[in-house]
Amino acid sequence: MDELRPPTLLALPSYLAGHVARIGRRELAGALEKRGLRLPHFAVLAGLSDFGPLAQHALADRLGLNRSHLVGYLDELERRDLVGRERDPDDRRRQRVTLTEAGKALTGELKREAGRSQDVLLAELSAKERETLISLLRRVVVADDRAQAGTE
Amino acid sequence: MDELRPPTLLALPSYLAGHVARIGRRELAGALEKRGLRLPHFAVLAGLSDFGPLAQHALADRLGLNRSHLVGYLDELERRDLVGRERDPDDRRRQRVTLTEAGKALTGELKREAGRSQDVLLAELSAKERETLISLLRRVVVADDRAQAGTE
DNA sequence: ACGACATGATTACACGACGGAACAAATGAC
DNA sequence: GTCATTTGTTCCGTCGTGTAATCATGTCGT
Repeated sequence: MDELRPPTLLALPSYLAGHVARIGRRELAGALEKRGLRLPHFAVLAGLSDFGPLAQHALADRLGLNRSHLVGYLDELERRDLVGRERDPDDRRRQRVTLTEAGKALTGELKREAGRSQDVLLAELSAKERETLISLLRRVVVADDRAQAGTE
Repeated sequence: MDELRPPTLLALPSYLAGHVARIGRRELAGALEKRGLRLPHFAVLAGLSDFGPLAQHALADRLGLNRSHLVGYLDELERRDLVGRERDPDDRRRQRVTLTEAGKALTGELKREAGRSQDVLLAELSAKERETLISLLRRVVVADDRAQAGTE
């Protein structure tokens, strides 16, 4: 079988990782699209589900999202009653973002969809290899998070 | 140290891979920007370097690029005398794209820059772990290439 | 040889993800 | 009380990608 892609690029982890990400997102993005949502919406829901209510700036930082873009994502989620925004009485600049019951339910569904999509993505790998891959990727991300935190 | 990112997302390979890709591209994109180029330009140069002269549609397919976008990338590269376009006399619809001498020289430079950027990206991992990561990522990409080739 | 269809390159338009500037309201430091 | 900082927001630009329409060329059926 022919080597389709250029060996130079197949040797670059960033190129490979980019393609793996796109492959994995195809399915999940499809599931989200059926519900009229996109990937960052899912990230927001997942963040609120994991961390509980947060101010917008804290949520944006934890997700690596730009604060200005989070505004639009929350507008949409709030419009659908998936999240609620309440002014923090202790600091009235802050908006406390909370998952509604409907938001919790949808997040649960989407988490399951996400799990399924990753099974498809990693079908080629054994269970042990999947763990290895995830662990290596996570170490690279975490190391960079630390480095960025240090230089900022 | 606090867990910054949501565990739900840190368990998703596609999320992790996406971030790793962005981290790795930061450096390379910086090196390219100094030369007024962007990532797809590098992919084009790398493809031509690995495969030799190709028609545009073949090049686009091998790089996973949209044919219509390749046009613009080649316009820019041609303007700088990094690549040449010649009509194929056997099929005058086709444009044969070739690396010029200047293009070969720049591609060599950029490949070295790319190597360096990946060292930074994977600084956290041992040599053996890097190999493992690359090999696992590549298997996922190749498996998907085959699957896509089958369904098209 | 002719017409229908396919292929290759190009142009144009649209969208999703991202980065950053500028701003008003609210808060904090002094 | 004044000034700087924080928070959320609006706006604009860039990059990467998908898709439709167009035109020239080539291929195939008859």
